[in-house]
Amino acid sequence: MTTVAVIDFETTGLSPAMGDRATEIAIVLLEGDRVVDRYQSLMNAGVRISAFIEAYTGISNEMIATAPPAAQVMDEANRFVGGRPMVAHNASFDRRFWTAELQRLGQAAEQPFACTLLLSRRLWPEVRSYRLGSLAAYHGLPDAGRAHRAMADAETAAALWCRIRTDLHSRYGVAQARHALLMHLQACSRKALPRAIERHRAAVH
DNA sequence: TGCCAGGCCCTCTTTAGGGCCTT
Repeated sequence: MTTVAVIDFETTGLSPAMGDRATEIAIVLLEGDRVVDRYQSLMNAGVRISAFIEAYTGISNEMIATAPPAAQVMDEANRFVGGRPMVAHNASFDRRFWTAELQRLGQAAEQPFACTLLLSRRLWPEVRSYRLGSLAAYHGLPDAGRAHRAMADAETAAALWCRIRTDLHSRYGVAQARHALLMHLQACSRKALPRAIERHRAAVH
């Protein structure tokens, strides 16, 4: 059974290209629908956290001051994930920070990413908002704790990923659902528009 | 102190613009 690594970053802003850095990382390893391991850490990248971000995430400069260095945390996180496929909500965001933080260590980010936001848009077009919290409420997912902290959001994204797999399995069968998700992973890793589900629908109908 | 981006996707589209989503 394929194990995936569901990741969530808290950061100082939206763009590593503009100097933003990660402040917290959480990774949940999923084997099927079962959580088999977790990794979580604050990290000190030597940058200040704005008042807006502190209010948004609850992560303060005092918390970061005593956190381990970002390089150490990212090295541990990369070892923890290994070569497993990764999953995130709005994966383009987390993939940018994953790549940028690892590049600072001279490490390549070679894992493919799947995106629960893009898959949710495909699967449930009737949903009004595709924010992680809105999708969690829509599906009645368990409360994972304070939103916008890395582990809570990673746990929620993991539950959403399980819901996506279950929905795909019930609609298309296990084998074809697995094929659709594989195509989605390949498309995301190429930065291309993932239309796995439409392609799958077109192939079925 | 205040500001910043990138990708998907819809539509009043494709020679473009704007909303959504992530922090």
